[in-house]
Amino acid sequence: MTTTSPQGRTELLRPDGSPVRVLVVDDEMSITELLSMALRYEGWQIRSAGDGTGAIQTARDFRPDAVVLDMMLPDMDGLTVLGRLRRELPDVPVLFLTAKDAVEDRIAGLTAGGDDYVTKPFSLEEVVARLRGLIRRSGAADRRSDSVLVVGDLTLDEDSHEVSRAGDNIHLTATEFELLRFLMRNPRRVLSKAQILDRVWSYDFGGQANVVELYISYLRRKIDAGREPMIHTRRGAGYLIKPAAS
Amino acid sequence: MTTTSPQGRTELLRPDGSPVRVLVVDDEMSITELLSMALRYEGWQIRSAGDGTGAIQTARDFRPDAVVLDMMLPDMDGLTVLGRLRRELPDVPVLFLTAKDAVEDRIAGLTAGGDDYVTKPFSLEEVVARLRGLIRRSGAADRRSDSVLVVGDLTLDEDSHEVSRAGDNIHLTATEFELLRFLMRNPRRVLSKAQILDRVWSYDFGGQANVVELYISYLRRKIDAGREPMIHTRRGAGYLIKPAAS
DNA sequence: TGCGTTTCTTAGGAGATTCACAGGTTGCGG
DNA sequence: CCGCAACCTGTGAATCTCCTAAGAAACGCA
Repeated sequence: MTTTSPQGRTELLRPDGSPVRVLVVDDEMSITELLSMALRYEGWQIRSAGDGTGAIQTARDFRPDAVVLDMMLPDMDGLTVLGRLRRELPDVPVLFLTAKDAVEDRIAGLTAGGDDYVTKPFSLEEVVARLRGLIRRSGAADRRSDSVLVVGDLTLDEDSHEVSRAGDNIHLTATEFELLRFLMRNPRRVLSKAQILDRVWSYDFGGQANVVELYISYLRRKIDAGREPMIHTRRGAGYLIKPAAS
Repeated sequence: MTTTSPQGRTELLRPDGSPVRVLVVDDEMSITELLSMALRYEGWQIRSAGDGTGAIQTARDFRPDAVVLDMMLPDMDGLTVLGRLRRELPDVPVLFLTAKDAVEDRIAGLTAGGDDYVTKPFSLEEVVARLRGLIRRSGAADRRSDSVLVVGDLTLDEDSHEVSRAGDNIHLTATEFELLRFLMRNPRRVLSKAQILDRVWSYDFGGQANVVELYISYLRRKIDAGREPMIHTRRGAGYLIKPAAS
């Protein structure tokens, strides 16, 4: 089931109308904090754990609809945690967090069962999107909730990563795609450069804030080129996207 | 829930009808005083603390709906305070106060969870607006409260920063926008130049008092031009806005 | 490894915004 | 009707914000 808040944000809900429950497992407090904040903001109910033992225990009585699991935990191997989790919650989808250089194929094998993973350092947009996808496909939330964002004649498919405006297919790079997704998930709302940076770029990004301007410029070239503009600048405030009509 | 006071001000209330509670944390007494006064004027219940320890304690039994938190506290790091606050009050939104130059490094990730920040020196109007936004989106106040101010045929949307009169879109600069918001939040009420200066300009503004006249003039040109005027001068007292009809 | 793609930094410039200054206008008390 | 105080607004300069070109660095893939 989905519901639309007064602000226009679409929220995932379970079939019985209660909020989706997510368990976050990571030993770095700053990461669990960051993730908890971001996921709570999605309207989900969050519980976190700092090690494998805690994860199993929490899973037992929290009964989450999805788990975010760091593969590098202090007390036990990621695969062990996964196995025990599976014994508690056979069908719960898991989003793995792995270091960039971690063994790719081992993870790849794990995700065959419908799970997914992101590499550290991640962007919150990416984690949230992957998680939404997992929950949607697991059937914990209503199946009808679909993965296509639409603003005016602009369309973005979160599953296929296809973007089109007025029927024309548009190729976007990964970063452009995430930026556009963030904008489109908040149509008609001014988003500050800080918000965009926090959400779309990795949490360890230390660069210049004008990458946002740069990518907005790229997006405009691709989706607004020669058309009625949909991306607007609010000088001193941020950017927003809205249908070209109004 | 929102309710309209006899003066015509719209107040944010919690679902049970009690006033919104805000905790202000800053080590400079002058700042907490300034903020407390301004926020009480909004009809909110305010408690303040001068350091991290006090903040945690106060949060524990005051149970605020939002927190204003200076990132520079004498006894502990801002992020530490945040972490402990979150343990007490997992869902409470936080408005961070930061120095202008600290924005780049320290702010990373702060807005990710729906929190927000303003840089010192701030304008009260900005703090109040951000706080209202946070509270509105957190769901502590009734969701029906929306972000659109209406006075007569004049409309101001705090989310999209759009302003229109009788259907015509009007472009305002950041300062013009804040001034108009302040006027529209206090319709039919005379606001003195001093009040306006205190609210809309940063607390350290050292310029000439006639910037207010200047900006009122700008606003008139944009929203009253060729129409029934809505902005009126009360000689020797201040300015007020009201529907053109009456 | 090598090549095309993507990401990000730097830097210059265009234009918008803010504000001071100053001269003009209006309203009001005497 | 005068004069003063309060208010209005044109002008222009300093500043700030944003846009984008160009190129370096990192990445991904064959």
